[in-house]
Amino acid sequence: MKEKLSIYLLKAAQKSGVESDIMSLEYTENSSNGDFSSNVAMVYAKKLGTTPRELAEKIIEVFKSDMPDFVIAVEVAGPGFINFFIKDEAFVEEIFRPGVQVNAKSLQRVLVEHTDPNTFKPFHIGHLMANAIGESLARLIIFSGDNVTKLCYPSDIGLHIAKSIWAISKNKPIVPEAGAPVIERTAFLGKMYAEGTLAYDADVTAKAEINALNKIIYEKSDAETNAWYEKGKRWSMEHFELLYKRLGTSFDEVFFESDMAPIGKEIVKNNIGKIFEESEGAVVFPGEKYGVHTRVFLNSHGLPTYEAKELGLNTSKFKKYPDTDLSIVVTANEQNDYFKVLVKTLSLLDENIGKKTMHIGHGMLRLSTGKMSSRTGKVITAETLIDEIKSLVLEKMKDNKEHATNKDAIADMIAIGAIKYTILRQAIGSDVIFDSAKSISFEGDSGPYLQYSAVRAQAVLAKAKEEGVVMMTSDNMTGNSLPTQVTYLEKLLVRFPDIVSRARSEYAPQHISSYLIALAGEFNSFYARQTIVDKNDPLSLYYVALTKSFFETLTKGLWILGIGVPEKM
RNA sequence: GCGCCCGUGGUGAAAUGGAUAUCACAGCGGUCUUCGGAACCGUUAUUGUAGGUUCGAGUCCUACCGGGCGCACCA
Repeated sequence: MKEKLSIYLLKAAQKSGVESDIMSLEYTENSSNGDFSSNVAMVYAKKLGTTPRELAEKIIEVFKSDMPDFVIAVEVAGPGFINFFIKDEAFVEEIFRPGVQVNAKSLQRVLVEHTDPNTFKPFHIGHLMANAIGESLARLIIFSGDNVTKLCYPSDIGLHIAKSIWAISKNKPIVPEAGAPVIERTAFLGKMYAEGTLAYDADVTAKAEINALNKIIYEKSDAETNAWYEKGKRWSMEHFELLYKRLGTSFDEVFFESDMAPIGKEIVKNNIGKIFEESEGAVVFPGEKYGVHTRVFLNSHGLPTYEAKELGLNTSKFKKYPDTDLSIVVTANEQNDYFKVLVKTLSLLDENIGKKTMHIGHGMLRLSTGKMSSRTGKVITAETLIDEIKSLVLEKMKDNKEHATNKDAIADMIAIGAIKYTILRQAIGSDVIFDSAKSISFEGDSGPYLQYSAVRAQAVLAKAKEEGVVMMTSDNMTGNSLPTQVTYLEKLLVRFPDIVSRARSEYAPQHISSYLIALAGEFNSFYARQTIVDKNDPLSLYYVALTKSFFETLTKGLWILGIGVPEKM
């Protein structure tokens, strides 16, 4: 509808002297301004030596001579807006007889890397945030029809591992039993990491030992160290898999940092004197020459830093997927400047890779009590948070008459929905301040509100089926089963594809969130004032069909956010 | 010190340079349970400061004030 109107408007504007190929056409926020509005007259009036209102009148006159049949009125308003009023039937048509999607764009290969947890370290609520955002971005792109490959880049080598293994070697008696649950084992690893970090910072002997151990790990030169390295990595990966499953996310491929290290090191070594240079025993990229920071790529022990490993990773991605059109890397925004350096080096190495690599920095999840740090052991793990909220959900489910059979799974779904929604309702670049589990809301602007709306809609549809109120379809739509006037609910439903496309192009899932909240709010109002299933009401068929359309749209939107839809709750 | 990002009701947030700045929480007042009240209806309250650009600024530019992050061998 919007697309079609836009074409007609463009034609009219061009005939009126406007030289442009794109027309801004917006949904209005206030229905008294019509259903669509354009500012084209205000933008071009000066250039054409006329006033906005005069130009608007002229465009409207041309537009009216060849007007799509779904437009009922066009008028000039305010400083020179052109407002379009759409026939009510057109919204009904659009909802129940959607036109063929005219999506001519070619399928693109998009890589999305996110979450990137560290083996030997706890998967904390910061990772939870990264995962919610990364998964949602990936789904947004999938939903728009592109071919997405989801990548994960676990950090499985580096000083943090050396610190953990060093501490383990000092604490052998408290190593968990072979049969201990994986969560217990990774908790042990996390504790060892904190202990190793503490020693590294406080004790010069320990520091020297850990640095030496780090080199041994890279070189795989000690059997006992190797064994611990493999064991710890396996525990961590098993734990991550459990979490991904619980969160409803998945990855198509995993690139390990340890595998990228030699590749990155090779690249750097081969380009010393060209891109990189030696300095104080290390190999650096002299970023200042290019307006970015100078950073170390190979440290003075000859080991590749994170920077070099990223170089290995990002070239490997393109080697594995040569047809990549866009490679997105999602990390915390504290790495924004650092990624500018990385992309610069990538461009110098291979222009194609540099051009197609895009970094998206997401905000930090920070505690009201200060920065979360796995170095000091001051972390809230993903499980702690999910379980805490889950117990609040179960508490709330207690006084619910509708008994779900699989209460536990539903509580899990609601808890995770609540967390994900809290993260995805705001711009992904800004921080989420986290007080306690109580700050995750179940009411109003929340995930459970959306889930509850979906549950309600399903209850209505079930009742309709039970009472034999047949579903209205596009074939049996007749005049007397349609309302004389549509509500804002119908108008919102029609917007969904445009909302998705905007969210996609801006990499902004929060547009989906706010749209769904508005949509669910409209549905709940409708539900409150209108008996939907009523055998004696000829309009009931229409109301039921509208409910179904709402449910389907809501389900799609929640899928993009990575939030599950329970049948009951 | 330099660079990047951010300041929106009491609180947390939204808003492709557009019209009367939207939503939720909290507060206050109502619906009284029909198809599930995790709901619905009403109400109070907001763009850090000072300039500038523009027909039009929360949004763009400049300065200031306040906050976050980054800036050589962690990832």
